[in-house]
Amino acid sequence: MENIKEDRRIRRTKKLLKQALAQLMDEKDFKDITVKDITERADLNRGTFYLHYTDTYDILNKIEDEILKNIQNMIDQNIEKTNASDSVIPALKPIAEYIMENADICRCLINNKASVDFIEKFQNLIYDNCSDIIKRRHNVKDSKQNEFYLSFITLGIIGMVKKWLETRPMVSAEEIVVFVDQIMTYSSAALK
Amino acid sequence: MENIKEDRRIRRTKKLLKQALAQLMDEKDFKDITVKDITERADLNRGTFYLHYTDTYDILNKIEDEILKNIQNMIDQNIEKTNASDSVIPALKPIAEYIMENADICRCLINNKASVDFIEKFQNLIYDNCSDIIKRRHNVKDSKQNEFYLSFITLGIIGMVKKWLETRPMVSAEEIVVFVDQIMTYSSAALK
DNA sequence: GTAATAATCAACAAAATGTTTATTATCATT
DNA sequence: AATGATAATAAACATTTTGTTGATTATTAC
Repeated sequence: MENIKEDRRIRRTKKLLKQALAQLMDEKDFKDITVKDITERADLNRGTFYLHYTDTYDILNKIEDEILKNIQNMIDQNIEKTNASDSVIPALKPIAEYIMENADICRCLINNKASVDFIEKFQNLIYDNCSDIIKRRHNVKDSKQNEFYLSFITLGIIGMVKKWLETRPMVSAEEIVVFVDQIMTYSSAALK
Repeated sequence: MENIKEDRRIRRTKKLLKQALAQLMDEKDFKDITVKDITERADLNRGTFYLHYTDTYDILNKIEDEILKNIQNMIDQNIEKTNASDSVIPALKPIAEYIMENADICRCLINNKASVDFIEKFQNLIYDNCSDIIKRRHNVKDSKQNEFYLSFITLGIIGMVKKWLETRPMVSAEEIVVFVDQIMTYSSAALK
């Protein structure tokens, strides 16, 4: 899958560039961030950026994908637990915990005015991991209704996560997951 | 509020620029669209663009705001009807109809990878117009739960609208609104 | 018909983009 | 420690985009 191990210099450079971008995104709109901004902040040559990324949107996407890959791994590690249970809580809890641990960068990405990509990818991740459970729980007749329901639920959850990331001090992962489960359970009654 | 009436030349220019942008957004990512692209497509001088907008993000925002202003007007015109009823259907139906009529541009804005602004603004609009009704229907105790619930619902609705805009042929406005109402009604039980 | 002003054209400086070449620094490996 | 591979640098470059300017033409409202 991935190259046995990247050269230490490459790891260092990519890390510095990503850190620099994350910093800058806290300071201004993504659209106003240039390659020069990033490399200056990272204290690297501008040309070095182009050795690893094509443009600012490319590095942003890589950051997003990394976060989502980590979340997917969390889920995969708990897949047995999830299948054993009939609740979505075991599936959602590790995600919530990971988001809690990486709240700063997640808040940054979810609020980022540059791209709906992250939200869309996140929604797809939730869909891919929850739709089976939901479908199993409610043997839905009308597939059209089911599709709308899943779109509603999956983006709705992101709405909650977004609100959650704004709470100070942050509501616990446990608490938010229980509430997500509640709201999913009740709203699914609309399918009957 | 607005200047009695804009010069006909200005109206024409703005319209051409907006049309050109809408066309281009169907063809490529917003981030790759330049001022030159827009003015060339509109067959106008590049300098003319800067007489009306500061940059590509500015004109995009203006288009978004116009759509949302129209939706808000639809709602305001039916405010009495909405207050009389205790359902959200009268509030949502004119919105759904307007979206249906302007499906192309709405699909463009809601899927636009350049900006989460539209979705955020749209969510706020739904919130502003529905939160009172929801709060009235369910006298919620825990305000924290209530906030999460509203974030869930308002973005969830947008998820459905997004899915709805992808249906071919498009599901009727009537149908989608009834389903939104259903799902809102049932999911609100999670607040009890 | 006239005064006001929008749009055009051409030119411009400044900034950002993306690429290239030669050079230096660091790496993994033995 | 020495070595071959390669990442990062520095400097330069053409190209594109950005905003702005001033003079001119065309259209508008009245």
